[in-house]
Amino acid sequence: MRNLRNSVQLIGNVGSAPEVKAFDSGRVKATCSIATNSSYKNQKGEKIEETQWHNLVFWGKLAEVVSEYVKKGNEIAIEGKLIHRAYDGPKGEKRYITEITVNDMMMLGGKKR
Amino acid sequence: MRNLRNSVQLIGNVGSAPEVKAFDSGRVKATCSIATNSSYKNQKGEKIEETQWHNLVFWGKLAEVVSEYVKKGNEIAIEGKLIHRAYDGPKGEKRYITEITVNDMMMLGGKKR
Amino acid sequence: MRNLRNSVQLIGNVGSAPEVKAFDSGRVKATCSIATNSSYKNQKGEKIEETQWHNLVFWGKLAEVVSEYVKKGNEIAIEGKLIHRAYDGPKGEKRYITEITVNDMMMLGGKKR
Amino acid sequence: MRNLRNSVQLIGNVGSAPEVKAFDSGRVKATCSIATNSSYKNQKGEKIEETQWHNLVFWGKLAEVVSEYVKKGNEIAIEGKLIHRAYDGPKGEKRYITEITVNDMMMLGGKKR
DNA sequence: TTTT
DNA sequence: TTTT
Repeated sequence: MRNLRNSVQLIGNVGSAPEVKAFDSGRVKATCSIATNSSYKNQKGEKIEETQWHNLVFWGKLAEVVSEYVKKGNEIAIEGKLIHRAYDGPKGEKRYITEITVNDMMMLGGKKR
Repeated sequence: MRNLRNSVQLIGNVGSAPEVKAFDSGRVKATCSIATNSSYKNQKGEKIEETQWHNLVFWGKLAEVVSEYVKKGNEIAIEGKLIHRAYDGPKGEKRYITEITVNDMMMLGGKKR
Repeated sequence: MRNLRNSVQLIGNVGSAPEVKAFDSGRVKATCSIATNSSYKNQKGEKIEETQWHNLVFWGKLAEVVSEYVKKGNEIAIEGKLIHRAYDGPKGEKRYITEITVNDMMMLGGKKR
Repeated sequence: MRNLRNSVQLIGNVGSAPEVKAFDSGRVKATCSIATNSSYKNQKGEKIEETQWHNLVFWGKLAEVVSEYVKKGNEIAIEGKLIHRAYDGPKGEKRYITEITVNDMMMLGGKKR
């Protein structure tokens, strides 16, 4: 039932080469960020460009695909789950991060890319 | 084109009464948080309950509907846009928040609730 | 990759009790239709109610859940894949049907229903 | 509320040049079909390619964009509403068609296409 | 801070 | 054939 309760879809460009980490358990994790661009007109009629950066996390088979094929600048589409979590910073303070655990990924634009 | 590039759908329960703010411009903003619940079995076979809390922001007509009808505990479905933004904390430090600007909202379960 | 290429989400009311069929292979199939209602104002300013009926198909575990819990009139949310297929009518003519093969289903409105 | 009750997302390739029709009222309609491809392994382990063809309908500004930029073979992403309707065939018989009324469209793959 |  |  996960998909219906918490689902995110993004189409955007990858900000840098994915980081890949293999755990002792054999599990593989890949992370990258993706920019989604939109534009709108403000009250003065000026066109405003707005970019949002999102943190993506891929696991298992999908992480392997990402580590092999996804390059900086590629346009991709993803579907995932929105996660907010806390972790301890270097000085012991609480830090918060929002990530999308990706369930599905497509590379867009055909083989040229 | 916004919808296809950045879209979130959530179904969950409202954590507390919405906060409503009317601006001098006449624009109305409502905010609330919603919990999405899921459960999974861990490697030991134990059932783990996991709750994610999300910040929702409603504007205009939708904010008015929310302020009038949405109560603590209600189950709602929303579609919106995932936004990450920075603001200055009380000590001048940068703080970060993730919000969903809601485009569409439905109250679930009929009038009984 | 299926989910990103072809995905439908519906929220609506079940039109009649699901039909369940168990195959010799042990596989279970359940079908039902659901109505999605919307309203809009026409050019004369009259409120027009519009109902769309959709054919849903559930397989396996999900079909069992549907056959046990889903009743006529229930409000459900589904995510699935849009399928168009042809079959032979009683006079040998080609007939066409559109169905949604459901991947995920939620019953809305709590146990009260 | 339309979007949450009835929403379809497709990513696929356009099957032929869009057909465009301008009505006396000034309203513009464009239609095309789009193929979504998926593959799966059957019980014998053979890879099966499956293509679904969907009918898309665009109105107004979006129809104009489609008529100008969308060509046969282009990869596009759309979000829309699933509609089933009846019309009279040439012999007065009832015919049924399923269409997606598109709310949002993106051309994928950059300007190269 | 919700709900089942 | 549903629901509000």
